[in-house]
Formats: sequence, C-alpha cells, structure tokens
Amino acid sequence: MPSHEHPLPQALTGHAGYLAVRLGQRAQRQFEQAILPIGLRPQTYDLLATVAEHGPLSQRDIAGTLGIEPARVVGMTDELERNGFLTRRVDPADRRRNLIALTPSGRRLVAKADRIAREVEDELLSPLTARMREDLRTAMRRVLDLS
Amino acid sequence: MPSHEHPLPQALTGHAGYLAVRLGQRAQRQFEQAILPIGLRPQTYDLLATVAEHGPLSQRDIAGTLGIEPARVVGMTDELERNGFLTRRVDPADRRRNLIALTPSGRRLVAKADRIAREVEDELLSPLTARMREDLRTAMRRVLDLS
DNA sequence: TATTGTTATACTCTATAACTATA
DNA sequence: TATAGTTATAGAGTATAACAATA
Repeated sequence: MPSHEHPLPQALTGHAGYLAVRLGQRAQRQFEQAILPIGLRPQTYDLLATVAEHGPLSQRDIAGTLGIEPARVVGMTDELERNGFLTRRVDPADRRRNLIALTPSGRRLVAKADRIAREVEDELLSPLTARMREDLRTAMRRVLDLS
Repeated sequence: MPSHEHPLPQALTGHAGYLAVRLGQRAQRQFEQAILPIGLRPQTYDLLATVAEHGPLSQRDIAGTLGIEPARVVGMTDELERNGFLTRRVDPADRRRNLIALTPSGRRLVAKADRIAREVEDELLSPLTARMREDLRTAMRRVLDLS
C-alpha cells in the first residue's frame, strides 16, 4: 500500500477555470448515467429541452441557441426522430428549413428527463446550502452572460 | 437576416450542472489559447503544476493526484521531457517507478504559465466582484470535496 | 501475484469541407 | 449569390487491454 495521496496543487484548486472543468466533467458524467436508461444523452436532452421551451424551431435555430455546429444537430435529430420523440417537417414559408417539433411521446420524455435533471442537480450540490446553490448558479450565469 | 436569437431554455440555465459544463468549456478554451504560445496545453500545465508543488513524483502519483489514467501521463511526460521541461529518472528505492522532476527550464515555464493562468482567470471572472469570485471558487471546491 | 510504466488498439467526438436544394 | 440541411472525411482525444520489467 504505497503512494500517500497528494492533494491537487493550489495553482489548480485556486482557479475557477480549473474547478469549472472538473465540476462540468462530474456533472456531465452523472447526468449521462442518469438519463441513459430513458434513451437520452446530455446532448439530445439539451436539444429536446430547447424545442420544448421555444416551440417548433429550425435545426439552425437549435444550433444557434445551444452554441453548437448545425452539422451536429443533424445526427441528434436523426436519433430523436427515429425514436419517435420529435418530427421534422418542411417549413412552408421557407422550404429549405426543417421545423422540429416534439411528439406527445417526446413531451413525456422531456418531463421525465427534467425530473431526473433536478434529482442529479440536487445530489451534485448536496454539500451546499440552498443559498449557496442559488449564488453559485447566479455567479456562473453572470460569467456566461446568460439570463 | 432571419432567425431571432432564442435564449437557452431555463431547464438548462437553471442547473449548475449545465452551467459548469459551459463554463468549463470556455475556461479550457481560453486558457488553451493563452498558453499555447509558450508550448503548453492545459493538460501538460496541470502535470507541471503538480510536480512543481509536490516535488519529484512517480507517474502513477501524478495520475492519482490529477484523477486521470496513468497511461495518459506517459504521452504528456514524453512531450515535456522532449522539450526539456522535466526529467525521468528511475527511483532507486523501487526500480519500477520513474521519478519525474522539473528542470530549471521547466520551473521557469511553470512560473510563466502561473502568471498566464491568473490573467485568464481574472479576465474570465471580470463580471464578478472580488467577493463573488471567492465565493464561486469556495462553492465549487466544496462540491468537489477539495481543500 | 501485484504494480509501474509502456504500447497498441479501437472507439468516440468533433471540426471541416463539399454537396443539394431552396431562396 | 447566400442559406439550410446533409454527408463524408479526417483528426484529436480517450479508454482499454495486453505486455515487459520489477517488486
């Protein structure tokens, strides 16, 4: 039983940048484990949640909202359409665009995934008081210039 | 000029998990751009900072401290050794182990990278007060069970 | 037998650039 | 000429397991 454990250097733990990377990795992994059983991955959940909140959207709008490449939306939309959670239909006003809309099954799935997301969040932040949790979210939103 | 911008759904911006993923991505990208000119990547900086703080370490100890796979340390150590920033020498007490130590050049590089890391951190958190920055770091350390 | 470091492999992810169809 | 969506490709990054040397 060798190797005393060495703590992370203060050069790393002293920076929010490093801490955010580690926290993001943990959150992503935990959420992924939790929603895999209902047939979603974090990315596809993000897409469904976006369509659930903003109504029918083009794939380009989805990409713009989530800050990802339009080409990445294609595969995610394929997967969700194949599983019956959303529909593609051509926008009559601009036939280049696909309007993405949730099916009833997709709406039920989002509701379920929302519950799971809240549970994972609650477990992740369990060391913090309610006030600290809200302050943490507020600070990160401010840095990211959101809300 | 179509597409009004749609904001991120509250299902995402309301969760620290999602915000941490986004913040981690941004921090990682900005830090990467900033240290590339001095021949480092975030990963190799983490390794150097660990050795700088804890003195000579085996590759396994480095992996354990950073929470990564020992196999990943091999390539990073190769790269840093090739560039003259650290040395591998066999541990006389256990000839399976390599003791990784910084060279004078490596020590200078870490000092430079530390300065850059502080600058990037300062820029990243510029929307926050000093108090909010410290609270943010404290909250993330607590969630990650560090320090 | 177990552990350290190494290597090789395969796999995922992503970025990019063509290509089509529509505008 | 520009845009939305699609496809294909290549590249980076990562995880995994097998292996050699040493304990």
